[in-house]
Amino acid sequence: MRESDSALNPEEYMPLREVVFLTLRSQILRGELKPGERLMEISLANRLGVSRTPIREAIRKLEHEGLVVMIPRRGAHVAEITQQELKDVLEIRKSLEILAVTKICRCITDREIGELEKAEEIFARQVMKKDSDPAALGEADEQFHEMIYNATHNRRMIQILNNLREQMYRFRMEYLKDKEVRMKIVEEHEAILNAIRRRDEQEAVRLEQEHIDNQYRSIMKSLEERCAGRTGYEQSE
Amino acid sequence: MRESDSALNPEEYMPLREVVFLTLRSQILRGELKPGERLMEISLANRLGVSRTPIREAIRKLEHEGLVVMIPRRGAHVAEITQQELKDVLEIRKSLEILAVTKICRCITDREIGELEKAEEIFARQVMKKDSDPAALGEADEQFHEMIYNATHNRRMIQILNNLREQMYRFRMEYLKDKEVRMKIVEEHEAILNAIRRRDEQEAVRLEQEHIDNQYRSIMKSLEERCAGRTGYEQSE
DNA sequence: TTATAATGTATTGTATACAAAGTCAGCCGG
DNA sequence: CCGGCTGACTTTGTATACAATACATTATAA
Repeated sequence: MRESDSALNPEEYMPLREVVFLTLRSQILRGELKPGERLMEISLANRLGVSRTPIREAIRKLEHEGLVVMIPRRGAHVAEITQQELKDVLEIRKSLEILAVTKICRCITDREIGELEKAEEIFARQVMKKDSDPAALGEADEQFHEMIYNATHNRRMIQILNNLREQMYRFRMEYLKDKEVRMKIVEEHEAILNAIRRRDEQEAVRLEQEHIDNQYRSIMKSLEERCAGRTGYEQSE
Repeated sequence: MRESDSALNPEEYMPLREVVFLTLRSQILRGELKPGERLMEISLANRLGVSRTPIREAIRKLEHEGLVVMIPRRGAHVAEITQQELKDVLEIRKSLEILAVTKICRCITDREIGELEKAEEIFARQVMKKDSDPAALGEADEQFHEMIYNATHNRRMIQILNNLREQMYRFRMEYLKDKEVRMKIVEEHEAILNAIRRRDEQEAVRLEQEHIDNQYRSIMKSLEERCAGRTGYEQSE
């Protein structure tokens, strides 16, 4: 049964709960499991070929990530996300990313700048590709930001920021489709990178702020478009 | 077996995992379970009179809270916390509490200010009491800050800030013993409250910043005192 | 005496069984 | 025709059994 796992871990040991967790998480973020959809233990267990135990433990983790909501004795369902919550998340992210960028300008090493440049380059190349997979694009974007987070050397900040970004992955696919948006992101990344390279705190902060504000607008726009067709994200419960 | 639970929930239903989670969490924060101590499922299950299943699920939650560290196939142990991590946590808290205070100055209602005053008064009275229980004192302090968080109406921020504060509860008991420190905290709370009342953003932010910086110093002082006697918090793993 | 191998025990990882509660459809009475 | 009740079915909550791994101890050989 260990052999039939969706090929995820080539070498090292990973508990089933972790595999299940990553699988479900990915499915939620990719929209394969839709907001509000019920997560039933037995059917998940059958589908993934494991018993209920690892499923339950994975759900506990998803619950804490905020991707799943539990109602006692009534089971788990994929968390809905309201516009207000999105706004809340971005408000916090703005504050923390500013902190990160400020910190980085003071203490980033040349080696780390090199890595950042590399990540940015990969992202830019992905954008330029004609028919780039939105998932790959998203991952490249993720990499760039993760590099910034890592350079702070504040593990908890890294963890919190990753979690906050994660909340938005479900929408990223949508607005990353727009060619103009993607180009703009590349520009912004480069500008931020430049400011960091020059250790220009003020400018880096300003740009980062703008970057988040733009992201907010992009998401809201794509949300409105989606809502125009069909509602489903505007009420919390 | 449900009846023998450490009387926690008088009325509403709560899954065992939640009871176990709260119990263990409290024991970690109070220092009854010491950093580095192993958490063995069977002995915990026996001690709390439940089976391993709810214990395991509670541990998953503690793991995500950062109070417990898991090593696959080798079990869970209470998280150590290094000086660096404490610094990291406070760095984030400073940034977010500043955001909270700023936000509050703009949108707090008179009613909420009233509640904040009440919470502050309760805390001040606790401090003045001759032999006040440090736990009660800590809780009153917690209440005051939670009021501030709540006034932001940003649920995720409330959750994150509570979690970050939680990380420090293990040390709070120590430094709250010092009468001078406690008096100073009351003063600072009142000053912050006043600034908020006047909607003076700049001043409120400045005071909040100072409040956190002082907290940092207090904790570091009490940590150094502790380390002078016996080491145990300075290495990460 | 020391290093290494073997073996037994303790502990976690996973699966399954049983209990309790919730949901829903169909039936009966008003 | 509508509303409440009953009972089967679903689903979660909890306990336990079994498997696999890691750790410690002891014995054996160099």
